[in-house]
Amino acid sequence: MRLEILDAAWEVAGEVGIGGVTLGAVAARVGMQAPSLYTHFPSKNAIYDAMFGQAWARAVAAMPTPEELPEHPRERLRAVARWFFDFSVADLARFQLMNQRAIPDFTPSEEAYAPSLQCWRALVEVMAGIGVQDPADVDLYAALVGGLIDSQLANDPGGDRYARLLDRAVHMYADDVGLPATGEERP
Amino acid sequence: MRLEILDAAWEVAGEVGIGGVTLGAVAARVGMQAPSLYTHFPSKNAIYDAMFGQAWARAVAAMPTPEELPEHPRERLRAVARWFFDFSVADLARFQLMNQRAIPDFTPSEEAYAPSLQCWRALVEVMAGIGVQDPADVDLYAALVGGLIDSQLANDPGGDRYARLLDRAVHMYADDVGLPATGEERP
DNA sequence: GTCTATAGTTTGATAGAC
DNA sequence: GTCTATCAAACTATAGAC
Repeated sequence: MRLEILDAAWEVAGEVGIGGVTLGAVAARVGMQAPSLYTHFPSKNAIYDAMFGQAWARAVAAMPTPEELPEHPRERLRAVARWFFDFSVADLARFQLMNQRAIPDFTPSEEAYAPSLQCWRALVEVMAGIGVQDPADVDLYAALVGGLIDSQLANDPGGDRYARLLDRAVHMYADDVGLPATGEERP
Repeated sequence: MRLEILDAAWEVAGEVGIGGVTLGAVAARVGMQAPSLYTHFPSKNAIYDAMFGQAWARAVAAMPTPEELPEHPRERLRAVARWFFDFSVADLARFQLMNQRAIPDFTPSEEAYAPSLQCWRALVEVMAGIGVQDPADVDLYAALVGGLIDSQLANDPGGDRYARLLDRAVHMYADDVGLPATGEERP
């Protein structure tokens, strides 16, 4: 039942924006009255909290495993970037909840924040596996991909103006951190 | 009087977030009652619209002129990036209004949008002046800088975790588009 | 668990006196 | 131009019947 409510909440968020979600709209979508939601969630922010945790948990679940990723460092990097780009661009409301401070007075609980950290650690691990150890390098990579996602959502929603730049951005980054070019062996 | 109201609105936005601005809070700050604001603005969204235009107009006004920028292409690029980074990071609420879809049901009017276009055209001109002509190159540059700004505001507000990466990011980009190196090599 | 009823608040906006 | 008074609506949340 909690899951049905959350599904409804995502649908509402997709239509009116993450900040436009109201208990009435969510309840109506599951065939309830608004107060009935309080049987399942103690507050509206608790719903946001569950959504936040769910979003990052889904990211973790959908993230390609090391075995699924290409062997070559650049291809590996590119696959991770492409996956996160597609995942993020697929749902603006979700992206805003996950990565922007869209809801005033909402701070994710430690429990909901856990999968977010898990996702970050998985990224750090992948990058360490191809020789990118410096935390600053990981930060730059994440900011680069995040910037493309942001631009895509804000300036060309539904298009591919920035999606087309992703592969090139990854190569630019790979050159900078000194990853071997495709076809070359690792140093 | 309109300007005083807008100043107050920026103050409120700085404290409660751009989405948390209420007419009551704005009015109180200028020593008015909420309905009195309707003498100066026809609606709340009209205030947002004026703020949007004001924010971009200030960006245009604060943007360094071509004469103020360094001669060398890389330094020129770096100066522009640093300027926009500092300008954006200085005010989260302003950045959210300018660059994110933070207010549902708000779309900037054509008039308010004009200085935004002006700012973009100025960037295009600067980049054309150093030989970066391809629109895709400009998009990548803007997304790169924007990603660092976003990350700074979202993940390390008040810090410099991503500000420290800016110069390096510019060099990475400059290498990619083939700008000549400065006399001094980066580490 | 879900409902009705309702409290209590906040909000954007309007009308009309001064 | 500013005020008071007020509207109409929306919202979160609680209480208590069934």
